[in-house]
Amino acid sequence: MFLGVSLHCRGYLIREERSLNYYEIVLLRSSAPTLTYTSTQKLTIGSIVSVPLKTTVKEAVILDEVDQPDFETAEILSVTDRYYSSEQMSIAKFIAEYYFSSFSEAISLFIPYRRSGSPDPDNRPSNDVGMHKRLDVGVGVPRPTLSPEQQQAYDQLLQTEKALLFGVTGSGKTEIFISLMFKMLEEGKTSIFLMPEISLTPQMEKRLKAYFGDAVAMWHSKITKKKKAQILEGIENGSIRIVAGARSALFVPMHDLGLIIVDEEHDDSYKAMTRPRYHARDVALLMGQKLGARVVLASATPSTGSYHKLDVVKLDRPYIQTRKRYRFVSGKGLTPTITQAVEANYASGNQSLVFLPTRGNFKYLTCPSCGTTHKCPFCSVGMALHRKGRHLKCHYCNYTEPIREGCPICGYAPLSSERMGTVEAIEQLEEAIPGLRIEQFDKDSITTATKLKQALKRFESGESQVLLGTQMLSKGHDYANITLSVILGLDYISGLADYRARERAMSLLFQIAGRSGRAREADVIVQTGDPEFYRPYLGDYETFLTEELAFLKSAGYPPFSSLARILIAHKDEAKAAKITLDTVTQLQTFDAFEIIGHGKAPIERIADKYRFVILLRSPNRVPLLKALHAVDRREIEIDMDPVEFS
DNA sequence: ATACTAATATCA
DNA sequence: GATATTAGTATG
Repeated sequence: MFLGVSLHCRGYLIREERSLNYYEIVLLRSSAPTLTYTSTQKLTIGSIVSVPLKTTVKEAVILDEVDQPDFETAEILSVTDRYYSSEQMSIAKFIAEYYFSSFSEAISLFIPYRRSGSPDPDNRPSNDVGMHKRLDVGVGVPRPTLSPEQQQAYDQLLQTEKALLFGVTGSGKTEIFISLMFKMLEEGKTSIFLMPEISLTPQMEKRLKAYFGDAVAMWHSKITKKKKAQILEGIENGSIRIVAGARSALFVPMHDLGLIIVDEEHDDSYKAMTRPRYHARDVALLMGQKLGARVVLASATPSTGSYHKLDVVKLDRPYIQTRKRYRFVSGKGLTPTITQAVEANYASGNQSLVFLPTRGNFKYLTCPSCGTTHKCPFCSVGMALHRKGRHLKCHYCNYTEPIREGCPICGYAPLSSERMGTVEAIEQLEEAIPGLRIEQFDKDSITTATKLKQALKRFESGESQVLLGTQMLSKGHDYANITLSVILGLDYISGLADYRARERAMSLLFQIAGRSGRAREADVIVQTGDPEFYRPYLGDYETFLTEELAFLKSAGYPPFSSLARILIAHKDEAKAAKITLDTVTQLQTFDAFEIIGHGKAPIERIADKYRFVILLRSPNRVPLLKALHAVDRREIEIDMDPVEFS
C-alpha cells in the first residue's frame, strides 16, 4: 500500500498533505446508485471497503477512480482484505446488463478473493499459473479406465474449448468427468463441477471423494458457514482443487480454473428464479471464455439450445445394453392397470419406480356442493392438502392454515379433494398390495441429505420395494434393480402453456426410463393420452431433438430467437394493470422486438400481489437488450431467457 | 437497501 | 389534533 505523504511537483515540495483519491463505489447487497467517496490511500478496483452511509457503515466495492466531483464526499473508513478479481468484476457486469439486475446484485453472487498476508508483488487475482503451491493430489490413486468409446469422447472433449457431451444414461459420463479433472490436476489447474440439487446426489460425492479425497469439496446452500470458511481456506492454499456443487459453486474464488463441467445441463434449476435471474449454464460458458477454461455441458437429454449451439460429442453405447418395453396407458392417477403392474412386479420380487408430476401432485379441497376450491387468501392458487401435518399450505407463499371441516361458503361437509398426491398414492398402493413398502420421494419427505441416504439405503437393501415421488426421482441417482418405471400424468407436463413443454415431457420420460433397467430389461409404463407423440422417439432422443429444433425454427422460438418476460407485481391490481399498460406503450415505440402478448399472469396473485406479464420476442438478442435498457425499469422485473411462464 | 421525510389514513 | 401507516426520495 502506498501512502502519498508528499508530492513533488516541478522540483517543489508541495505542502505536507496527503493527496486525495476519489472513487466511485457500489454498495454490496443494495440497489442504491453508485456513490463517490474519497481516500488518502491508492485503492485498486474490486477492493472491498467500509464506507459511512447516513448513520450506518456499509461494505462497498471500488468500481473506478474518478475526478473530484462537485459535491461533498465522505471518506472511506477502511479497506478489507477481500477483493473481487477483474474477471469477477467483468462477469458481474455482464450478468447485470444481460439479466437486468444491479451491479451490486450481480457482484454479490461472487465470493471475493482474500488477499494473502505475504507481500507478493505479483499477487494478481486469478489464472496466474504457478502462484499456488502444487500438491500431489491424486497421484498414485488409480484412475478410471476408459472404454474405447469413453476414450474417444474424452479425446474429442480435449480438442475443443466448449462442447456438449451427449451420453445416454449408463454410458459412463462420470468416468470422463473424472478423467478430465485428473488432466487438470496434471496441468496445475482447478475444476468446477456443477449439478442440479447437489445435496441430493450423495453418490456423486462418494465417487469424487474416492478419486480426489480432500482435494474435492462440495459446495451448496446447505453447507454451514464454518464449513464454507474451511473450504475457502482450502481453495486459497491450493489444497482444494475441485469444487462440486449446485449453481452457487460457479461463484467460488478459484485460482487457475481450467475446467467447468455442467452436468444434467438440460435441467431448468440452473436458471435462478430470483434476481439476478441468470442461467448458470450460460454463465459457465461465458466464464470459461473469460478465464480460458474448458467448458463441458453434459446430459443424456440435452436441451435443444445446447444441441443446436455447441459441438456435440456423442457417447451412445451404454455399458450394459438393456431392453426396455414401453407401454402406454390412458386415464388419470393410479388406475387399476397401473396398480396391477406394480403388484405383479412386486410379486416377482422386483422393485419399481413411480413418478408423479411436481405441480400435478397436489391435492386441493373442493366443495362437492358449490364447487368452491379452498384458495390461499394471498395467492390465486388452491391450497395444497398436507395430511401429515393436518393443514393446508399455499405452494407459492407458504401460508398455512388448519383443515376446514365444512365449506366456508355453503357449509357443506365433508369437502372432497381432487388430484393425486404422493401421500394418497402411497396409501392407495400400500392398501391394494399387502406387504409392499414405499419410499416417499419428494421435497416434503426428503428434506436432508441424511433422509435421502436412509431412504436409498432401505430401498437398496430391499426393505422397501417402490420409490414414489416427483421430479426428484429423475435426477441422476443410481438405482439398483428397478424393472418397472411408471410415469403418471405426463400430459400435465406436456400440456403446460410453454414452448418447451414438449421438450420437458420428452426429457422427463427419458430420464425416468433411464432410472430403470440398468442391470436387466425393464418395463416402462407411460400414462398419456397422446402416445403417438412419444412413440417415434423411444430410444432415440437425438431424432427428437432434430425434429423439435425444426418445430422451434418454424415457430420462431429459442434457440432461433430470444425471449424476454417482463413481470409486474403490485398489491393494487389497478396499479399493476396501469404499470403493465404504460410499459407496453413504451415498448411499442421500438421495432427491435415483437410483443407476443401481455396481460394477467397465469397465477394472478402471489403473496398478496397482483401479477401481470409481458412476453417479448426478437430474432436478435442485442437490439432486444438495447431496447429494454431504454425503458423505465423501476417498477418491472425483466427475465431474460425465461424458463418459467407462471 | 435503508434511513429519513412528506403525505395520508386512522382514531380517541 | 395526535399518531400510525404508507409513499416517496436521497444517499457521496
